Amino acid sequence: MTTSELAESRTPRRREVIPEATVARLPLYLRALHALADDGTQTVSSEALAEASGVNSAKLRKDLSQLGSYGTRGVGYDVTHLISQISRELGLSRRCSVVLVGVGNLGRALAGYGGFANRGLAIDALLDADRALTGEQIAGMTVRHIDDLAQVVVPGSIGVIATPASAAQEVCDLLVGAGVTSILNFAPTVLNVPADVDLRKVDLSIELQILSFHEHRKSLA
Amino acid sequence: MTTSELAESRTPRRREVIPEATVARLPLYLRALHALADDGTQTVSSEALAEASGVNSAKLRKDLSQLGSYGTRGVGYDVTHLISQISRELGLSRRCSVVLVGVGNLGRALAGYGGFANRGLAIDALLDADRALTGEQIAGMTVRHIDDLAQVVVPGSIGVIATPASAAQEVCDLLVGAGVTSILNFAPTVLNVPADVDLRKVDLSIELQILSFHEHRKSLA
DNA sequence: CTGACTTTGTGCGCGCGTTCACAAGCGCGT
DNA sequence: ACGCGCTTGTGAACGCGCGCACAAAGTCAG
Repeated sequence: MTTSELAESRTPRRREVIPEATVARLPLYLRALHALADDGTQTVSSEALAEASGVNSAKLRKDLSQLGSYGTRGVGYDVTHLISQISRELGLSRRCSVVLVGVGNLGRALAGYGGFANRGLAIDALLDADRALTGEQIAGMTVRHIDDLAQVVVPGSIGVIATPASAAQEVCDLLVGAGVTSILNFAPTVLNVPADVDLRKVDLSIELQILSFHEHRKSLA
Repeated sequence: MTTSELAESRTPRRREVIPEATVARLPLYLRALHALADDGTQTVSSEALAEASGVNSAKLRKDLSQLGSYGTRGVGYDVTHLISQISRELGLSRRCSVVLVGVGNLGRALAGYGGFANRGLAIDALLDADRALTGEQIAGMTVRHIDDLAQVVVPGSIGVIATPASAAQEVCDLLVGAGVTSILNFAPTVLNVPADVDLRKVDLSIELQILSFHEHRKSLA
């Protein structure tokens, strides 16, 4: 028996690879669980948690089984234990550094986004190319100039781009150059990154256009 | 031959139902096409447009074939024609009303989001529950009190919720009560709406948590 | 201790979406 | 007029994800 098989048997049924669709829902469950914990709830059934998260209960159970955290049949899931399981899986237990570039309206909104994620993920540094903003205090942090990028990036940092579209690629290249391998892009542009960099995007206008499509469809029905 | 069959034959091969995945990509194509049009480009191949949109070229062709807009083989797609085709399909030709509720940092960012969508979708009204904000000018619009909701909503309006989570459900109910059937929610909460209301959500923190997961995975590889 | 009830974990079938690979079609040069 | 090369449009196969429905497993009352 090899060491990897030993490790496997120590954490039974823990999947080595978690489906992307499941990962995308874990934060939803986490938020609902935090709300339950604040209310003093001890245990929760898959049905109730699914309701609070807005998903199907079978899907929820399958998701949770993926990460090996067991509930107890006939009872449900232990809220506190489940929170720590999901947090650990998402890498939220060990606080990771988040660097935000671009302190416009959107950047300020992100900086002040109440603890950003539920307890565990918070922005550590604010950067902007405009020297007029350098030194300004926002949400308890001091804005630094983009030239200081290398000083605030540590291995494992996540970069967030909230600049105008015209500056996004340049900022992206700077982040990659500084060693950032996970980037969240809010600028409405397609960014080019090396294959080993994880790039996700949030586009504020695309969702609105999708709604426009459905509204349009309704009107001509 | 019925009238519907006549209409069918007039617009050949136009699909009556467009896959959701395709709809979600149309805004991407539209943005890339606008950029091309601004550069004076007349025609574009599926390969080039796919590159600019960050998708697979086969997928792009299948998407465009869904809405029946033909390119010409050996040449490519006419940029201007394709823009009008996609715009029409998304319902962007007939300007539709967008009502934004919640004028915090995020609301301001959305209000000022440079024409919001590429030419066609813009916010028409700003509302907030805080009377201290009533009358304030933001991005050329005057903030009105939430009580005026019924006066700014017209049939086909899209509602955007950018309030704190605690107020989101209440605002949502108000929108639904005023006749809004398409809602975009930026508040980190699960909202309950009637079945005939289209609800989409954008969660600024979930994407970050997903990145955190991948970063975490890299570190223990 | 036993039996009934509750809730988890999952096998299975289905449908959607993605991608490859190629046939059909169009323009252009000769 | 004609063939050559380029690009579109799509048939088919594959894989993923969803949700039903049920068996396994644990709790609690008596």
